[in-house]
Amino acid sequence: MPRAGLSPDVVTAEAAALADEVGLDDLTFAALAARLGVAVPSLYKHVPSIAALHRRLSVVATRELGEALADAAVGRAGPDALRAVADAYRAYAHARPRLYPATQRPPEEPEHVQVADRVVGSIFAILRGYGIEGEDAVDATRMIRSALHGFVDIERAGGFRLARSADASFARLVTALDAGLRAWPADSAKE
Amino acid sequence: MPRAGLSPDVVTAEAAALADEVGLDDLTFAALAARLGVAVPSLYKHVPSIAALHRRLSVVATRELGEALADAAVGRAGPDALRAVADAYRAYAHARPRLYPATQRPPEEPEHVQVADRVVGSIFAILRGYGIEGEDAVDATRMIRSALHGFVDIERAGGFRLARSADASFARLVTALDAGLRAWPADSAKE
DNA sequence: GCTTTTTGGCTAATTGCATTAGCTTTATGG
DNA sequence: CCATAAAGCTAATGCAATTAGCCAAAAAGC
Repeated sequence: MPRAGLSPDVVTAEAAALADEVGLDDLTFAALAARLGVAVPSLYKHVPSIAALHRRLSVVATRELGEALADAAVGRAGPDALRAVADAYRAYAHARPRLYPATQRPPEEPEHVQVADRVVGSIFAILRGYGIEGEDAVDATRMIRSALHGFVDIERAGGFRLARSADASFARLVTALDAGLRAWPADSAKE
Repeated sequence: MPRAGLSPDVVTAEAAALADEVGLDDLTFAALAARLGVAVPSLYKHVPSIAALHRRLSVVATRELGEALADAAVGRAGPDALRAVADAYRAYAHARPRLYPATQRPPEEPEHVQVADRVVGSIFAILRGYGIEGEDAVDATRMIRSALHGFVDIERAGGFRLARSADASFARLVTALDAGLRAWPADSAKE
């Protein structure tokens, strides 16, 4: 029986492609094995369980998102960077809508932590252009992440049901984020 | 064999309670039947499939969220309403963190559309206090929904990893939303 | 190059879940 | 009270995830 040339990365990449078609919920070892041309139990030589596969997919998706954001931020600062990063965030969710949810799994092992930090880091870096730092920067980063994730998640799920361009709404959201960051109180609120 | 007194609503309520314990992904007919004291196939007399059960759970969760928001908005307007509704939104997600994701399923049948519209309506109503209407109101509603959903979704999933109070971050986010709504351009941007 | 070890295929088997078919009993309606 | 409908049940089916163990291919060592 000649080797099929599989490896954890090969299996994961094919799983990601399959997830793009059927979604993370309907990703099965049976379908994956069929695509790779091996028997189902053979997959366990490369990935210890379906749960482990999902964890690997989260690392892959989060890395891709992080790279997209980092690329978008290159050579940009302040409002320009905000818009570019926001657009890149949404573009990624559009490119892989069924894989995108995997970016939301909390990281556990070092590699996942690293790629997740890169995503947050790209957003955090925008704030330098707004002069926001310290705890304010944490709050502001969380706000940006919330707005971006919230928007693409609802959009991706078909939650925007009114006849109003989502592109337009997104542009307005980014504009409002920009305004909010410009107007961020200079003194840390001690609420 | 005396009747167990089940009905679609009874089954759904028990499923919601079970989902609160194990999450939507690990909700099984086997576990549900055990809790209700019947055999698994008996559940099919009341709910046609596990998928249908998930749809019902979405209606339940969305209704609950809608009621919480409507209650919070009573007797309030403008910034006060915004803060109250935002707090109610997050409180609901905290009360039923494992059921909350069910609120994000796009509605299909009339009842689900109705309860989903109620959620959106409570947010939409806040905007009257800010003098925002028409397409601007759609954009603004989407922004608020994105920020609230995004925040609680990331929080719920453990995505806020830095040692900074999520309560504080949320308060800042609501403050920024308020500022963004106050500063909403009076003229519809034709971007 | 040959031998040994490791790795990666496979089949068979197990467990659990979702669902269907059909029988029996309970509750409801006339 | 009788007939009908509804709601229980068991048995069966198909599928998914996983384990055990065998065999062959590839890698490692001499």
